[in-house]
Amino acid sequence: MARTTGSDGEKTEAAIREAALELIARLGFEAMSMRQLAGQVGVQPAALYRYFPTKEELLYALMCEHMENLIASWGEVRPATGSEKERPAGRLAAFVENHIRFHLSRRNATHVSNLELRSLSEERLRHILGMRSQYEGELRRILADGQRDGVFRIDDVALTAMAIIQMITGVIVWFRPELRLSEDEVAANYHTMTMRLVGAET
Amino acid sequence: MARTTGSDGEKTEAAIREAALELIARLGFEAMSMRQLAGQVGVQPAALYRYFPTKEELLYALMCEHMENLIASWGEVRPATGSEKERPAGRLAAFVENHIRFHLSRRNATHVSNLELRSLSEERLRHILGMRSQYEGELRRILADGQRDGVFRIDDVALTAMAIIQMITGVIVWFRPELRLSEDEVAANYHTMTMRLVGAET
DNA sequence: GAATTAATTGAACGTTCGTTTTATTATTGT
DNA sequence: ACAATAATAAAACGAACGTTCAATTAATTC
Repeated sequence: MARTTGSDGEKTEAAIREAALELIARLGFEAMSMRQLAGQVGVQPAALYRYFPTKEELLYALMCEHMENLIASWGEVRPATGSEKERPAGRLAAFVENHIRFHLSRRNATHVSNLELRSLSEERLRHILGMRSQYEGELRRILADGQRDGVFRIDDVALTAMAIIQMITGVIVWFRPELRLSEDEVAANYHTMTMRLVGAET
Repeated sequence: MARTTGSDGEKTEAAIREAALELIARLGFEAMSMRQLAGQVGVQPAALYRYFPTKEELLYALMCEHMENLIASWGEVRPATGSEKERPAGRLAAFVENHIRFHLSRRNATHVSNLELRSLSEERLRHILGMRSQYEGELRRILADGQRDGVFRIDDVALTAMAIIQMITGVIVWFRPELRLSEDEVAANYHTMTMRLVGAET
């Protein structure tokens, strides 16, 4: 056999990406074999190499897409200049809410992007970390502005930013959709904790 | 050649454990080969199997030791009943400080225990998660007591416990000894943030 | 409808993996 | 000194790995 009826490059690539996210999130990148991945997609191993030249490039592509989506997501909800919500407290609230919703809706991709950085070559790692730093810079800016305006009580902006990022990203470690708390409740709860953490008046 | 001069089982096992922690933390468990590990220890691959029957049992042993150490460490610093520090705020302070110092002094083991759970069999995973849950239960208890006494303002004890754990464990992700902040400063900073997070009066 | 291109199969390549087996030497106990 | 045991080396096992290559068929273009 060779080309199969109804086969379509775009659909196949999307199927590979989705299956890879699921398998890497569950088994880990090194533990997932290209044969397993092909099996999940319903294709022969060799077919994968039409879309991604190496296993590592596949991982890199997944991470790039995730980070680009994350940055774009924040770009869309970031409060407009001049709006009431432009002040630090409003921006921080928007940042936390977007972060939690984004990550809860992409658990697999988040696990991959957070846990498999070790499998990237030095150059690709730098690129991903650069995007991550850009995203975290948005939070640092918010914290610094709030500190300057006297609405936040923060000892160390960089340290606080890392603490908040760790805290709000950690939601995907324990949150299960079938649990007692809804996504809305979780987001509200993290928002409250974040505001207290930075000493904002409620 | 066979047995080498000065060879000693206890020393060899300790060397294997230490080298394994370093390699797994850097490369990941699946990416580390037994040959690499043997090379790092300065021994032939077959010698490893005198101490650990399989690669997975080695990982399991490392994780068990780490979790047991963590629980024992808290057991030693936990404020005695009847002391001034027995009240929730004092206990929480002790918990956070111990947690941060413990993890900063065992970065490799912490990375292994947090990132490689996927490589454990179901039964062993259950055991490790049981110990982790026991440890986290100590924090939940502190939070619940503080909530009951009205000294903490907490919406959801379980969620808050997870948020705090994620936040204070996350320190090992970014902290580097050569950075501008000392271990003491970092611990103090996290303590302040935690107290604000739970709405404790300062 | 023929030529071209896109998508995939099936088989294979060389390498590396975790692990086992057997032999050999150092150390310990008597 | 000699037996018993502990610690290791050396070599090998089959299996699985990422990847490549040639062949084959479906879809598209002209």
